[in-house]
Amino acid sequence: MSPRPDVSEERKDQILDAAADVFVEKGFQKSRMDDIVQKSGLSKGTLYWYFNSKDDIIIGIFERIFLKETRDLGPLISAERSSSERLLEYTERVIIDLLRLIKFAPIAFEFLSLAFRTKYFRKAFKSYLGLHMEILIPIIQQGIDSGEFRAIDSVDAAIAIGAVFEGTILLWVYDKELIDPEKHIRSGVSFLITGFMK
Amino acid sequence: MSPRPDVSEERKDQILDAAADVFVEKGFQKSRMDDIVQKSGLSKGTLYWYFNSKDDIIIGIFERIFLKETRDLGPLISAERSSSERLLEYTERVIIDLLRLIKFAPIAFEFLSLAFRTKYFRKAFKSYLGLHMEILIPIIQQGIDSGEFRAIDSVDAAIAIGAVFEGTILLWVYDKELIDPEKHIRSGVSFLITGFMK
DNA sequence: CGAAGTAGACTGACCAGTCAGTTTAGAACA
DNA sequence: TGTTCTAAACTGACTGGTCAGTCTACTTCG
Repeated sequence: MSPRPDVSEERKDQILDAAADVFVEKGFQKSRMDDIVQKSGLSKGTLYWYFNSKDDIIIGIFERIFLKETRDLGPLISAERSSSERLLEYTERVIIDLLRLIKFAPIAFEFLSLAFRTKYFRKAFKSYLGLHMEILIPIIQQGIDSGEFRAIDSVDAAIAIGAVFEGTILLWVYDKELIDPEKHIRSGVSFLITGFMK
Repeated sequence: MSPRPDVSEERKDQILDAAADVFVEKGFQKSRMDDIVQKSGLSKGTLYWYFNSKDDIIIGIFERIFLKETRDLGPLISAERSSSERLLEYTERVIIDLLRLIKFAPIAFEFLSLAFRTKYFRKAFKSYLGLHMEILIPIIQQGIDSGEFRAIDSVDAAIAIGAVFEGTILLWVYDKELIDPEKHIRSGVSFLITGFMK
C-alpha cells in the first residue's frame, strides 16, 4: 500500500523526545517550536506534518509520560502475603516509577496547572488517582478484615498513603537537598503502616 | 512635601487583587496586561507606574499570598502540652491557613513550576519548608525524648507530616470530589502520630 | 511516476511595554 | 477666597519584536 516504509512512529517519538527535553529545560511558554525543530534535527514542516499544534505536542508528551507508564500493580491485590507486606511492595514498585519520571517534574507541575483549566488534564489526573486508589483500598480493607490493621477507614488510609507519595515529591521540589524522595517516601509510608496497625 | 496624598499602597493592592483574580482564572500565560487593566479599573499606564513588568506583578502576588501569610506558629514549640497534642494543634492552625489559600491553588502550581527555573522562587519555597521543619522537628524530638514517641528519626517524621499536608492538597487537585483537604489532612496526620507512638 | 516526507522562508496576529500628553490634589501666595 | 503653580498620578493610542502556524517548492524512494 505505502510506497515507502512508515516512519511516522519513529518521527513522532523523535519529536516528542526533543520536545520533552526542551520543555523540561525552558517550560512550555518559553519553548519555541523552533527550539524543538533544532533539537529534533527535523524541520518545522515535518513537525506540523505529525502534530497539529504546540498543544498537540504537549498532550502527546503527557500521554507518553504519564499514561503509558502505568505499571501492572493489579496482582498485588490478591497476593497471599500480609497487607503490610503488600503495601511495602506497592511502595517499592511505585518508587521505581517515580524515580524514572522525576526528571519530568518541571513539566509535571505545568500539567498540574493545566488540570485547573482543561477538562482533558483534569480527567487524566483523576483517573490516575483512581487507579492507585483501586489498588490501595482493597489491600487496606483486607488488612482490616483480617485483624492485621485497626478498624480504620480504608479510603482515608489509602489517601494518606497517596498523599505521602505525592507530598514527598512536592517537598523535594521545595528543598532538593533536604528531601531524598526514595528514602522519605519509604519512611513516610512506614510510619503510616505502623499507624494502621493494632 | 507631596502635593497629593500617597495612594501608592492602595493602588498596588488594587492591581494585585485584580491580577490575582485574572491569573487564577486564566493562568499567567494567557492573562493579558489589558485583562488586569480592565479588572482593576485603572489604565495601563498606571499599572506600569506601580510595577515594572508582568513578572513584577507575579512576584508581587507571590509575596503577598505566600510570604506575608506566615502564621505565628513558634509558641507551639515550648507549650506545655504533649507532643501529640501540639502536632494536632499545629495541624489545625495550618489547615486554617491552607483553606484560606486554597483558592490560589491554580497559581500555586505555576509558582512551583517557576521554582525549577528561577532562583528567587526556589529560595522562597525552601525557606517556607524550613520554617515548618523548624517547628515540627523540635516538637517531635521532645516527644521522643519524653518517651511519648518511639525512637524514630525526628527529621523523617517531620517530613512525613509535611508530605501529608502538601500531598493531600495535591490529591485534591487530582480529584476534588474524592478528597476533602481538611478531613484528609486530619486523618493523615492522625495516622502518622499513631505511627510515631510507642 | 507519484505519494510520502521534508524544508525553511514567510506572514500576520498578538501583546508587553512606551510615551507624550492630561488631570488633579494640595501648597503658596495675595 | 480665589488664582496660580507643581509634581504625582494617570491615560490610552501606538510600536516593535516575537513566534505559532502556513505555504510552496523540493527530495526521496518504492
